[in-house]
Amino acid sequence: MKSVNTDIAYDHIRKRILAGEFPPGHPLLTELLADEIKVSRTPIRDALRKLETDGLVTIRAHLGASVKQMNLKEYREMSDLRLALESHAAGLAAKNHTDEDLAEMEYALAAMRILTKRLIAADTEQPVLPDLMKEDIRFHIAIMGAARNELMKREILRLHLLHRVVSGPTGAAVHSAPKAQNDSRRRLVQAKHEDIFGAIKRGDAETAKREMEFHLQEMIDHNFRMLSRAEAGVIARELSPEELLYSAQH
Amino acid sequence: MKSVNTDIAYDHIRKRILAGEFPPGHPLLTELLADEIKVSRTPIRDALRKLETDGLVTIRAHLGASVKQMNLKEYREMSDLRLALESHAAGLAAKNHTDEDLAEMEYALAAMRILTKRLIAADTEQPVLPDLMKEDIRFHIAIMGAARNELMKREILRLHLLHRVVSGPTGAAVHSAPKAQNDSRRRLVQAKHEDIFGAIKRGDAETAKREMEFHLQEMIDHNFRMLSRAEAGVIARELSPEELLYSAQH
DNA sequence: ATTGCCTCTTATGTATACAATGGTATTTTA
DNA sequence: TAAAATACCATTGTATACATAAGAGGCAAT
Repeated sequence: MKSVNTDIAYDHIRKRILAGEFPPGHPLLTELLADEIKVSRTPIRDALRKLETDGLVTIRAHLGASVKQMNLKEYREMSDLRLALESHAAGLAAKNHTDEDLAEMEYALAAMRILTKRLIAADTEQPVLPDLMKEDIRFHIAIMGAARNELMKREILRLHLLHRVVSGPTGAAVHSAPKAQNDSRRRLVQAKHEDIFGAIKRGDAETAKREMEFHLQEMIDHNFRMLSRAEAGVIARELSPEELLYSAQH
Repeated sequence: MKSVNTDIAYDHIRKRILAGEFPPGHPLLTELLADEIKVSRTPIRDALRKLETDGLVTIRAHLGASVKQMNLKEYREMSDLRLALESHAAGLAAKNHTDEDLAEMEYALAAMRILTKRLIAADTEQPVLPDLMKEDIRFHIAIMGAARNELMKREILRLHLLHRVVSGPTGAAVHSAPKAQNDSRRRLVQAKHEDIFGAIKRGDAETAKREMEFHLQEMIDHNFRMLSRAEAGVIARELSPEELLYSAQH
């Protein structure tokens, strides 16, 4: 199958969105993109529809396409969706994993252990942080693979990317927290990962699922606090009731 | 917003797919559809991409679009996805439901109680069956609504429709089972629904979730047996190993 | 000054002509 | 005759010209 302009356009636009060059809400003009990618508007439109499939782009008739933007409510819903799927996947992984899966998890886990230690010891966090995040994702992906459900894996990966895009520019807010707090969080994350891995390894689906639920809930709560704080600065605390409601649930 | 040809085409094609007029695997030729709907190929192509979003249509470059077709593996994966989401939703419903939600569930539950009794008493099942299925779906939809997560609700509804389409023509196979067996299954379904409702009503998220899991797993196993039996007749038992694997897991 | 209307601009929606591809049928060759 | 190469055709992919809607900006009236 020869490459098709639609796919070229799709990859191009997708890459720019994921790189943060097109932030949430950014309008995606067909003609502009057509000029940039050197194809006509038709494959651009096709590509935008495909990106809509991924949830990365919103298209409204006559109003055009723009990079997906979420309010706190939608963000909460998306996170909860991810929690449901990923914890279920952890349960499946405990039942269906192979030795290769375990090796992959163990590798990511060991890498994170080292990186976390180094990060906590270091004064400046910047250079190690991306690596740590990469290994974190590797661990989660390994679990999804071990669950032996391609459809579910794709869906979770889709949500991961979507999460990255919509919380992209605000994601930097993490750095603003006091170091001691970040450190204790990181220790907790590492410990949870070890617990989850242990449960999966010994085939304990119930525990794997429950531990993953706790782990993600903790992460979601944390991100949510960051996001609502960041938004509050801009939107004059309009969304605080939701924030409180959400925190109250746990 | 004035209606747009793309939407007209989308509704038209979607309706025909859901009505079973375009069975799984049926090719969707852009020119043919364009003539039928009296628009050009462009909005047809847009509509097909939207339907791809819904998972109802498969598009391959240069090979065109066709109604989604699944093998047993994909069907199992989809079912498992639905199980994860819908049981999670049941748990949320136990926490977030309003009185209106409970009333809606209770209504569907009562209707099903009556219809099930009538169905078991009757010799010929045909006329009551669609009503029973409708109330069954109403019950499930009420739970999704009570979960207060629009994104999750949409996703589950999407999977419901997809399920209906891909198991559509084979769905008729249910009628071929002996009546006594169908009757006992129906009593079980009714009982499970009552249990789920009870758990949701008293705010017992854990139980609601677990009961929903059991309920759906039972339904999935049943559908799966039907489907693999039906496919076996056509594809000369090629897929039996998968069938066995799946049955062995529970 | 503000409101409402009207025009005008800009970008999307649609149709259609043309290009390119994958599959099929046909022909050629061993 | 069977297998491989090839030519053909149906259908999708792409470009482009035109139609149409949404929103902006100016103008007039109050």
